[in-house]
Amino acid sequence: MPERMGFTNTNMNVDEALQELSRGASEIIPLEDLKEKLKSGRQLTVKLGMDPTAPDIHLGHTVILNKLRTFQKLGHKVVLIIGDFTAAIGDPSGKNATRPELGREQILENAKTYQEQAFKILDPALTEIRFNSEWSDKLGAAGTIRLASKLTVARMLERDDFAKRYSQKQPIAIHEFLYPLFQGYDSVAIKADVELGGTDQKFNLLMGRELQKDAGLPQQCVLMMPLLVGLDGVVKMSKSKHNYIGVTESPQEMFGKLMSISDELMWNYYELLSEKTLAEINELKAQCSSNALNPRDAKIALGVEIVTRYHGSEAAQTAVENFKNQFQKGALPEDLKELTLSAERIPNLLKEAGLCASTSEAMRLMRSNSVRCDGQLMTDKDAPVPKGTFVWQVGKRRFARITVE
RNA sequence: GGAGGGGUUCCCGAGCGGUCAAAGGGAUCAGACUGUAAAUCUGCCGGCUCUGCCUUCGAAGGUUCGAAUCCUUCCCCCUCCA
Repeated sequence: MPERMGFTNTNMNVDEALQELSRGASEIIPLEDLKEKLKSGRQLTVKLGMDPTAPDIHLGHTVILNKLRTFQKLGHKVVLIIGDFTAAIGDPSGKNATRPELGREQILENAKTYQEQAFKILDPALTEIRFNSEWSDKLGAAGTIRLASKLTVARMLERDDFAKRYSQKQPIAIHEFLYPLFQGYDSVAIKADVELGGTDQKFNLLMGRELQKDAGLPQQCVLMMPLLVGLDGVVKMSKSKHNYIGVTESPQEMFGKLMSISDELMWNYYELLSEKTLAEINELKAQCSSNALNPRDAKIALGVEIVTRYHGSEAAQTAVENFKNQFQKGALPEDLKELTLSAERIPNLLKEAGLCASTSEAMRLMRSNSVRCDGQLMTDKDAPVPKGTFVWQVGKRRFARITVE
């Protein structure tokens, strides 16, 4: 078999590999083709594109990164494409087409951060990083026109986002049509065998197949992973929606956020994030519905698993202990902010300490019995600020130990 | 190029000369209940030196004692015709 260099084939046979790769995937197009590719024994080139705009990797991204990792475990090569060229367009998936223009430096920095975070999951030895300006810049206007001629407007409007926006009379800029084309062209440039993406990327992923065919290349397979829903349980996890858990967040933070998700959502997270088998997960589910297990404890187990993955088991255990102390026994949080401030009035103190966004908010919260100083309710906005060191608390989650001079 | 519709506070959306910091819904936040779950109920929901003051209704001007509401110009979006 040719091209076996660096290809650390395990004893796993093709069917087992395929099964492993299919786990959790929402769709593989075409499945047969992937099987053939695996059978060839060749080291496959697996592509993932990323935007250099948001360098904060969260659990939503890890669903796909974990899958890439599986490919690597089977000896395949991952090519991460930093979309420095396409960033100028902005992925139309979001409603807001307007994005700040990124400078070269900013892009490189974001790429570096992305890389650091992605390597918490990926194996650097089997990962190659490429920037798509490398080949897209060369296309020039003529090449772009040639590329644009590959697709009709009607076809483009079939894309879900466009169809939706068009029917809702939302604006669509012409350049947004170019995004899928350039993304697809990346697949031609690196001769991708497989491309991964979320289900919302279907159109773009398939574009790669079409353009490869047009270029006389073997077509890539497309593997789509379901989108992880954010903490709110409604829309997909994303930085802009503030409903995410970043992989670099502290163990305490991560654990706390996982505990705050709804029970229903927990099962979704189990399926997409946990390494437990489907059978094990179903068993847990059954135990919860028969009251043999408190769903809360199933959630703790999930939290421990995830925190362990990014911070180690010791940190995870500490996170659980702290959590229990704080919320089940009412103790103070471990990572209490310590500040020394001087303020004339309580609302100003709270604002200065970052416990409230504004003095107006502070006053409102005081009025609604949400502010405590050393456990004592503070409701009078005009009361003098107690001198000395006290633990101030706003709501259940915001704490600070403030020394007032 | 022509005709029509539209841009309101985080989002949707009412208001169309004073009683408007602006109805209603959603989100967030907080209180009760809890498992920092869900559901439910309640409150809050621009800022400040807070019984008052300041800034906001695409932008800039203007009319008026007084404008989110009227006029002018400009910017942006949508639909139809070409």
